Amino acid sequence: MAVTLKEVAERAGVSRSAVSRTFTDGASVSDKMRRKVEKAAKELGYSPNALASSLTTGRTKLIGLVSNNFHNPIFLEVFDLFTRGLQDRGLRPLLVNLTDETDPENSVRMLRQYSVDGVVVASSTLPPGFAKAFRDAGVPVVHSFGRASSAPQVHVVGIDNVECGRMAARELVARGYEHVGIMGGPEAATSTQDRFTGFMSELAAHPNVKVSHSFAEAYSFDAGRREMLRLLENSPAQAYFCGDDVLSIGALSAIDDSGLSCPDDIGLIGLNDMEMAQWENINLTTIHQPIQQIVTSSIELMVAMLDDPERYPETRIFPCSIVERGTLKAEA
Amino acid sequence: MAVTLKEVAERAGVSRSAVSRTFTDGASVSDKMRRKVEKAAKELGYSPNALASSLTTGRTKLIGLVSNNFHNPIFLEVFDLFTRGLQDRGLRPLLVNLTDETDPENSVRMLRQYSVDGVVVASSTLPPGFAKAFRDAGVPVVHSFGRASSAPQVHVVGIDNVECGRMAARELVARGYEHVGIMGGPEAATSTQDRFTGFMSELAAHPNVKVSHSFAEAYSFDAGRREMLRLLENSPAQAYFCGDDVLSIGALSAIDDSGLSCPDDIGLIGLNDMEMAQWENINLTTIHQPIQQIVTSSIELMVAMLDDPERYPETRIFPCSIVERGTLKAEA
DNA sequence: CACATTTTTGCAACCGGTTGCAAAATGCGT
DNA sequence: ACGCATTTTGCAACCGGTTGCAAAAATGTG
Repeated sequence: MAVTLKEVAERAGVSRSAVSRTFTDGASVSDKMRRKVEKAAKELGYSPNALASSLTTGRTKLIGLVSNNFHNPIFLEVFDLFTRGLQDRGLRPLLVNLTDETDPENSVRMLRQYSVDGVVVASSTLPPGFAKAFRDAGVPVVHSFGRASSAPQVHVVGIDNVECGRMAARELVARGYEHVGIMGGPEAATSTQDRFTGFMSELAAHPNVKVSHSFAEAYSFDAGRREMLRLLENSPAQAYFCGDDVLSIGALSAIDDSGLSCPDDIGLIGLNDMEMAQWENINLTTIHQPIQQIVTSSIELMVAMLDDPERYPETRIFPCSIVERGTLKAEA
Repeated sequence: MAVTLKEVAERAGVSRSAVSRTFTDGASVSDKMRRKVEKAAKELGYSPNALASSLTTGRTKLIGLVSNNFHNPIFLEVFDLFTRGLQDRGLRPLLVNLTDETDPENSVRMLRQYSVDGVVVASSTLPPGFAKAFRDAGVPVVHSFGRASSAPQVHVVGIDNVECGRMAARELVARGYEHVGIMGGPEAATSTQDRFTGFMSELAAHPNVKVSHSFAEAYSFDAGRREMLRLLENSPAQAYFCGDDVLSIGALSAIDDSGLSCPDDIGLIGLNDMEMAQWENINLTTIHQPIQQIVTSSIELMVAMLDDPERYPETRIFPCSIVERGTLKAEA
């Protein structure tokens, strides 16, 4: 069905190499030759088979885009940015859905079978070892939204979740809350653990502020709502740092339904600054995560690694900032 | 770097064909041979190069997953279902982001360069001609969430948007509203056009009910909010059928902010039944679109086409149903 | 115009697999 | 043990490209 190099060569009356060369830039071809070949190619509707050429060049321009976050709306934006960013650089995202996968082995094998040039792991919940499995298989890896580390085994691009925890704690203290809580995401997620650590460490410096903590079962509306309903049952804190915006919105709904009001009765601060957080009927105070920069930087790093696979692993952390909206009481 | 067939063959002391055969099922290999080969393969950590084999077999197991809906949360679920469904069948989604692309040509060429076995166009806004461009290039294609047609040029799986429009109209009439409106999505989208057609045609049978219509600029919260604010400025209808749930939620926020209440002052009915629609602080009455079935059926159809590329184009329409929540007044 | 230098071109081998075909090995019946 | 049918195996060509090398053509120099 498809037109091949050979057919174009025959039609143009030249060698196969000549055709190949007109389609690889940097190769030596005379103008006359190029015109002849391009004419024949156009007439036949030829375009080179990327996979066949990958066999000899060793590059497929395929990038594995691996994630397990298919339920957090913020990741739709992440996918949007990644796919467009990769496309713009002539790279093709091969999407791998890791939901329910705990073992990297299968995906590693599969992505190697397809000779991907690199892998982007886009997940805030997968352990660092997951990304490392790809590196050990000899594939350039960038872990986006991964856990920051001072001695990274693979490239990591993201935010400092510990610092975010601290920032949230500082903000609640500054607002004059005297009993605060963290309602974390799933306890197994690295992002949850780090935010928790930061939150608690900051509050250790404020012994006069009472702290409580609990964890929701998932980064989801329902989990946030359920957990907040449970918390409201006996002596809740005055304000909560929620694991992320989706959880916050669930919590908000629980608060509303309990006849309480936010921020009058209970304050909330989220994390991510997803689009919905600014919707007028939500209006969530939250910590902004610079998604666009993280994605852009991840792609840059990936491109750099394609040139130099031995590049030394690097951690790139982007600062977050608080976006004040309507779910915390005014400064004390 | 990667281990090749040849190395395994040498190590096992057999021919290259023998190795190839142990990794292609249905091939004739003795048990003794298979064991020898598998041992050598395991020792070397060999796994076959899917792209090299595609050269001779003509199948890559790559499926282009093409969409331009990267801003509607419902599509995160669509991507989740597609990627998992394809993976489960040993197929690999190559994601193509068509945002801002109006011409199918580039994507067609790119997907042919990668020899995809098939293409799924997942979009409710792309015109039928887009999917047809892939078919014309000789690639099996399924248009999911596409426009239903009695004489389809390509396989279409989705819902009957005209009927959804009628259904919404019937519901509003049954509830006793005497002035109703449709606040459609972007006018250029086929789904908008069809829903509009259905809505108006049903109301033509009810001359005593006053109808008005308008269109939002996008399927987004902001567009819905803006449009509703505009509508509220002078004599709005008593109830609106909104182009989709995201628009509805935007409209809801506009209504709240205007000091009006839903459903007491203005009724709303959406379309999609996205997860958020059931959140307690939204609680949107809407038309449920059976996404899971659409995706499953699309994948089935795709798999069937891989076996028989000449399969006659087919339209598969799944019924929608109204999910009653809290944004319409009780039945008259 | 002859000669040296540079550019362009084609040949042939190769990338990592698959597969038709014929030869070798095995199984079966007696 | 034999002949015959059936499996199993290896050879070699092929899939659709790329690329090192040397020959051919074009260009420059005196």
